[in-house]
Amino acid sequence: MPWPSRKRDKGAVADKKEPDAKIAKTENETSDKEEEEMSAKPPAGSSKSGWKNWKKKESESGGEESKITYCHWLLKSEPESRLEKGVDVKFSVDDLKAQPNQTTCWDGVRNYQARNFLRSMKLGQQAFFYHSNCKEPGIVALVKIVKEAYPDHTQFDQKDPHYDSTSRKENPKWSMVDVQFVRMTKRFIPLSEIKAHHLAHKADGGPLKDMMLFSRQRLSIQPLTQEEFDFVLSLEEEKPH
DNA sequence: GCCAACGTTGGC
DNA sequence: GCCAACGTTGGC
Repeated sequence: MPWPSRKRDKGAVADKKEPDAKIAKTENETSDKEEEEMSAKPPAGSSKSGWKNWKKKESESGGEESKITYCHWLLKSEPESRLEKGVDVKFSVDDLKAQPNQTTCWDGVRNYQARNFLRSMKLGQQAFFYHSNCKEPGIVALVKIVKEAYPDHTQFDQKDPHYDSTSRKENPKWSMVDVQFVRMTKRFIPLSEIKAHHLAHKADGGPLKDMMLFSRQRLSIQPLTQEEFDFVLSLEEEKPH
């Protein structure tokens, strides 16, 4: 599994907590500045300016480069049991479907870049549910964001494998969103197949040429452009390879 | 601020 | 289970 250590317990209370979420938002706004720096590590092998441009692209809207607007996501989760500090972090799509409302909070993200993506997610946006660290890695389902970023309570829980002793209640470092199951993809879309398209597209300029699954392989929360999302989704109509 | 050591992710 | 590809930490 990724960082998201799905909790089998609570099924996330979508909505209801409006005040909390608001407070979190304003707090995050200010805390963002300081933490942004440490999170802003250039990808290995890329220049500083390249990274700056990338960051710029993300915040701007309008202009040449801003076709890079992300409105879809890929969320990794581990469908097979694995112990992290004595706690099983397994969370498969079946586990998601078994939650009340088929909804869960996406807690346990402890990576700044992933966190920043979490915080930019908007209500109603769709995401791929991806099985990682397992026999058959790949996309199994569609989910949607049903609650925007709010503080991840597991950072304050000493018994949680993702407890963070450096985080303050007044200024939480880590956020989570709530996601709800939408549907299974019409078929399993294996990583191997997505990768094959990615390689082909690098040569011919197709839609998956820059897909983050391959350029930032370890990121558990990844954005997709509309084009990337549409192309990957179109694969479910094809025959398996 | 550089960079080596270390830790983690995750495909294979 | 191996190990490549990173992200983080800490010495200097």
